[in-house]
Amino acid sequence: MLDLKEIRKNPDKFIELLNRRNDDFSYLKDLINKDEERRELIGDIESTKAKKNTVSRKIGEYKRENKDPKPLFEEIKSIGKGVEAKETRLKELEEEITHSLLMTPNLPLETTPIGKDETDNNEIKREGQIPTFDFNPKPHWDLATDLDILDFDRGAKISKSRFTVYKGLGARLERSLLNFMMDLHAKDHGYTEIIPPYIVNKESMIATGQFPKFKDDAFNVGDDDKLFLNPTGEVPTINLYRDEILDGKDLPIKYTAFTTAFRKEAGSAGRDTRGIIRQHQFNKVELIKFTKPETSYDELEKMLQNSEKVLQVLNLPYRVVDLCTGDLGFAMRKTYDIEVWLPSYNTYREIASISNAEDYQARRGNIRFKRDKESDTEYVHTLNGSGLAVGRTVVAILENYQQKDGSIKIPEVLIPYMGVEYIK
RNA sequence: GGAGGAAUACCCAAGUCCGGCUGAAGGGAUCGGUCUUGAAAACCGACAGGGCAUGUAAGUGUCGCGGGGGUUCGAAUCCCUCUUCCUCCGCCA
Repeated sequence: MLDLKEIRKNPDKFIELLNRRNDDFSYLKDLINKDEERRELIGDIESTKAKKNTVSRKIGEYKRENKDPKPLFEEIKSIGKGVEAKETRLKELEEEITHSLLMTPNLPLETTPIGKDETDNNEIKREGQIPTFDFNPKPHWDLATDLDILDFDRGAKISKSRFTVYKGLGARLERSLLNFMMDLHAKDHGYTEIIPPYIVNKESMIATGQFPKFKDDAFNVGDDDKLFLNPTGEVPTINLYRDEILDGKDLPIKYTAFTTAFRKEAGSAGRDTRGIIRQHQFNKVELIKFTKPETSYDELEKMLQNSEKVLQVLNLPYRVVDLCTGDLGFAMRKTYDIEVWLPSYNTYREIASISNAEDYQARRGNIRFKRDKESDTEYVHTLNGSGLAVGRTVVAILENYQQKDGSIKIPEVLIPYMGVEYIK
């Protein structure tokens, strides 16, 4: 959530930056007017209450001293008039303002490339060797079906389309990857492991920015509009500290979370229908940080490196892009995407997203810290990154490590986890 | 799922029946001090935290006794509702 006090100081600046997201945010001006009215009402109501409280206290005193409080009752009657209507109006205004702010995305950074969609993202670097094949490489769904390690038809039968059964060494590859990733981040990169609840409440979804705007993307559990399947490990993990005040000495706090993510993919009908690129359910290893404001961008760079490391060790070719304003996520000020090379697509596809929300989520979730006992509370900065999306890593390995005979060579680092050198 | 009980400041805990000197007793922890070569102990002192409004600020006001609502001039205390935790029973990995 943006800070209305800051918007008030320089509304045009906010509107200009937000408009780079290719939408119209001029309603913020109206919001300022509402806030003006709101503050005026608060002043009114509170001074009335102050008067009332004084007389009320006096009534207590009179009673104790056995004096007749009747005249005070007359007095108090005239004080309270009209407050009720004001309070109703105030509540209405507050709801409108809060709702508007919850629907307003984070401010892109001044330096974020301006653009319409992913084609305008700014490529920062490419790493790794794109494999060349002396045969016709197959897409992962063909490889996996031939090897009998993914079963799309039965996944759809059991559940519905975009659900897949992992089988045999396919299941083991998934499990090996997530263990490998968790080990790397927990043991080498100093993140604390987390396995959070996969079902989260509305408040949690609001804090990280999924709700209210993107409610249609979430699976509601129990149909009572209270609990939802988490769409990313970011939601439960950031919400660890919702409504808490952290000790500045403990920052930065670093977590790596293993979660299964669930998404309706409401707006993606017809896209990526083959294979496991886009599933309703997929595993993810997530990186989360809570930092002081002044270090969050350093921590973002480190997180990007931690995330890249997975691809480097797996020896997968990838590139890093700086997302443009049109592709930037709702809650984020800056996002790097890591895209892995997929031979069957003959292009790079997103496998990780590393972002700094600054204090946007912290405000929504009321996550604060104190530098020391005397200092004021401040909002933390929250960062999250994939470390990585496990399913898409499976895709990348299948496609990049495929052999002429249709078998898959296992990357060196995974052999201890897999117990075999090839899937065949 | 059934039956009970509970939620008070960093922690423990009184107050709730009988509404007003409770902007919340008492203890512990913490911080500062005295004493001591140093420490412990003892003693003295400090000690809600946070939001909002206003103000350059000091401050002032307002809201805070799990959350929300209500009754009342006035609510920790009465009423409604939700949440969480505990105990027992049932079921269960």
